[in-house]
Amino acid sequence: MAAQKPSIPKGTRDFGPIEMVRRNYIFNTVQKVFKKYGYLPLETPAMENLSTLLGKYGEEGDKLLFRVLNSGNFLSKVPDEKSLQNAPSLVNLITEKGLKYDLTVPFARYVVQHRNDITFPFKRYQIQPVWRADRPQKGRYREFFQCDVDVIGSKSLLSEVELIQITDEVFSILGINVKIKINNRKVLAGVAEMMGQADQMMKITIAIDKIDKIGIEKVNEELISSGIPPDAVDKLQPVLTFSGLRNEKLVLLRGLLSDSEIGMQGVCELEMVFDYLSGFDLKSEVEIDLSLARGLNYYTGAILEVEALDVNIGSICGGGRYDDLTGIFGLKDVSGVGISFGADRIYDVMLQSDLFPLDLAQTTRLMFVNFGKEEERFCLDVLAKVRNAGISAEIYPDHVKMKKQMSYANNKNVEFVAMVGENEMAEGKISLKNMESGEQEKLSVKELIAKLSVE
RNA sequence: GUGGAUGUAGCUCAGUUGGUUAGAGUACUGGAUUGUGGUUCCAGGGGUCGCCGGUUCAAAUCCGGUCUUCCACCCCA
Repeated sequence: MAAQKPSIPKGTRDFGPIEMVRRNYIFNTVQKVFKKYGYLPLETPAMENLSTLLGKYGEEGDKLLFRVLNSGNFLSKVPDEKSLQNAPSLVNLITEKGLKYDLTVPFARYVVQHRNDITFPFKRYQIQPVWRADRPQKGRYREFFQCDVDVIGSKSLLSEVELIQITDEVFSILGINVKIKINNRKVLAGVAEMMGQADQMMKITIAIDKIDKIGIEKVNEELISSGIPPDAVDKLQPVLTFSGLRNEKLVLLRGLLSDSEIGMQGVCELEMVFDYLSGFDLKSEVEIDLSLARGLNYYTGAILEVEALDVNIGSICGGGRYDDLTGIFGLKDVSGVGISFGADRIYDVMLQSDLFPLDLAQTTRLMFVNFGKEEERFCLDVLAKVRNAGISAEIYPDHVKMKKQMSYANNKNVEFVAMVGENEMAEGKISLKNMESGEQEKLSVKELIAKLSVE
């Protein structure tokens, strides 16, 4: 039988030791910050029922769900031959589970399902993989990790402010230069209302979003050709040329949206968030960006997105407020807000900008060369003492050529190599070699531990 | 889902208008060096040329299909 070529599914990746060490550095960093702000961990299953997932991410999102084929005789629910010809409806008959698409919707499901055990406001973080049947490309994978922080059960804008602080703190620890972009769905709704096109909010937002790419004129053309009346498009122009300092923007918006109740509400929210933020010393720039739309259609208030300034990879973090996500599952009037850090893109950014600390690569600090059975016994005893002193150490498991043992230590970035042969055993000492400088000295066990403990 | 590129040794890549037994660097193994790695020198193993089919006396090379990876759009982390 011919050996099959080993492979993994499209858009998925293996993470080797170096990658894992680096990924864990990211996970540990965000986790530490999340904890510091009072968030608690949560995990939900890889699979959810499709009824939980469908309809929450818009039409596009539904298409990108990975569906899990029913077990057993999955065709038993298919009524007749004819149904087999219609793929879209067939798929609903033979699948009832799907891989989770994000962490927020399963979180909302969890909150509703366990509402009696939860004290609100509920602050949780969640670091897990999610799956999307997207076509992979740069910074886009079919399996990727999100690090979510959400607070649910409070309408306070303090939560938005806290999330911005968290974001700022995480990226400043990681050393990534970012711009935090903020917008508000209510402002966008107000803009649509001001144009007299309240029901076309999404269409208008998407068009505004393209302004950097295709320019103001094309945006206008696109709007008119999609059925927005020209006079309404005229009213949009001040929004399209929107620029200036934060306060100027807010004044401008105030004037523009004065007739829209919901719009004014959005502006007030933005102002309050900035008012709170003015008391903090943030490292990152926080900017109002009206072109920020965000596709997930459950957002209702503030929306946030973080862009890396030094690497072009799309957003590395995003989120917002959702007023009624739990309502779909039967728990009304519970507002939540959260953000999601895209671990994989953060990894890519840090790799490109060379931001990972160098000492991450190090594992074993001390390796004992194996000289044979008797020496092994002697070393094992020392090894235990060294390990108990909190120093990560190992012994080469086989008595093979020294050259091989030394290259093993070299490739593994081991800091020191201990050599114990007949002479050393007789003296009760250990020859310690510094792999970087090449220096060598004879030490007692006590001196050895002392030397390695200082550094 | 739409459009464009790509695939040769574990990895990075050469390979002429189709023409002997498909190469290099690196990694690996052994030796120079039986108690010293990262430098050097020598030798060695390792390839269904992504897969299937077609054209041809002859295909890594030309044609068709298919898959993979990458890039852009869409969308997003």
